[in-house]
Amino acid sequence: MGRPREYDERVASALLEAAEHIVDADGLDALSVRRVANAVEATTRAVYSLFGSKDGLVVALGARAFHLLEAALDALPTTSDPANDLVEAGVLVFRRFVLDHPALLRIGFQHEGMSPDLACQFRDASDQALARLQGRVGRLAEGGQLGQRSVAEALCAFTAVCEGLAALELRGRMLPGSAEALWRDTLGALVAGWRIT
Amino acid sequence: MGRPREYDERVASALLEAAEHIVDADGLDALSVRRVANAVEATTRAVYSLFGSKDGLVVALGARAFHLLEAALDALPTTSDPANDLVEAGVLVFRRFVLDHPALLRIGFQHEGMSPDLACQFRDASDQALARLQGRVGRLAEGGQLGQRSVAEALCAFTAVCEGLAALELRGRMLPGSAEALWRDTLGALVAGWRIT
DNA sequence: GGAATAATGTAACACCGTTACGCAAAGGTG
DNA sequence: CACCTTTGCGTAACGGTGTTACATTATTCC
Repeated sequence: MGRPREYDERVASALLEAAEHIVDADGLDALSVRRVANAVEATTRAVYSLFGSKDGLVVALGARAFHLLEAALDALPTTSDPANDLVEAGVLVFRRFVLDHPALLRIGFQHEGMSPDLACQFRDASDQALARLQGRVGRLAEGGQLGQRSVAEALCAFTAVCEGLAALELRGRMLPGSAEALWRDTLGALVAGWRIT
Repeated sequence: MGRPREYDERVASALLEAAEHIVDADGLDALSVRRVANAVEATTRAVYSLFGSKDGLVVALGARAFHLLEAALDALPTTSDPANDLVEAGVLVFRRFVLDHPALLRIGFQHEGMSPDLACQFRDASDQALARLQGRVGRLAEGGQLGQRSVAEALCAFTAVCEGLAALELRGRMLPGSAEALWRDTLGALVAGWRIT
């Protein structure tokens, strides 16, 4: 009953895509409800009907970040070398994600312009993506390559290093040609350091 | 000649302190020219006379971050163990700085709510602080503990790991009691991994 | 054909950063 | 002392923001 919905999930994903594009191009400050609505030829009502508020749209962007990561991790095959598998998850999945979606790193990981309780709203998506990485760290633990560390501790450290490398590269603080090598070298040194305790 | 200045550098540092406090308490979005001016019983003119714009005030906060880091690095003594000296620079200087001044990490390092050209305005301060760290990495290189890596590459990796650990801890993603241990373990594993190439 | 219901478009509100304008307070000059 | 110049300060306005109350539209049920 009532007036039929005009703004469906197709409009929602169009708004998300437009929002990500705006943040990539002009920064998060340039993301306004009016602008993202105009970008898809809709009114601001579309945003408020689909996401409730500007914060709701930002939360959806954060969740999107982890859904993309989860899918990419599932698509990356594993080998008989768990140490290298973990490093490649960082280089081929996380680094590629960051380069393709810098705005989603700033929103989903750095929580830019977000209150802590807002970030909690996509924590489930974050935990699911982290579970994929945890699997790879667990295989390292099974091989006795984690020393006295727990899987949780190693996972925490690995994600921290990935995020730090991502932040540096996005700020242009790596030599352009050797960025991938620095990722591989740094993650490799970390897991090598784990092996010898 | 002309009317004497009423807003001197004492007001400037009071504004900076108030601004940092506002960002710590309510986030960067809550930082407005009117609010920071009211916090020190001044008008918005004070901010525009001393810093030119809100961006100018944010740039001054970013520079302050690196000045504090530089002073703290100079104050930390070195021992005969360059590997441990570097790890302690991360744990006792960078981690303490981040816990004491979370707003300055978000501004000076993560460049939150900032255009790239704005961030360039405190790059000199950043480079000077980085030079202190470079000295410690250089002592590691002299001891042959860097493998084939250059000092610049190792410095880049070290700062990335510190920044990633800081981001995780500020988001409350570390177990409260074992955060310092995780910093020390992760930075230690990194330099240990460097040693064995 | 109304009546009820739900979604949409619009206009207003309070806030923001910024700036043009008028005023205030000093020194130089007669 | 009176006047002018110069400089800094306070205020009010402008266009922008997120949000919401209200009127309008479009559907289904009776």
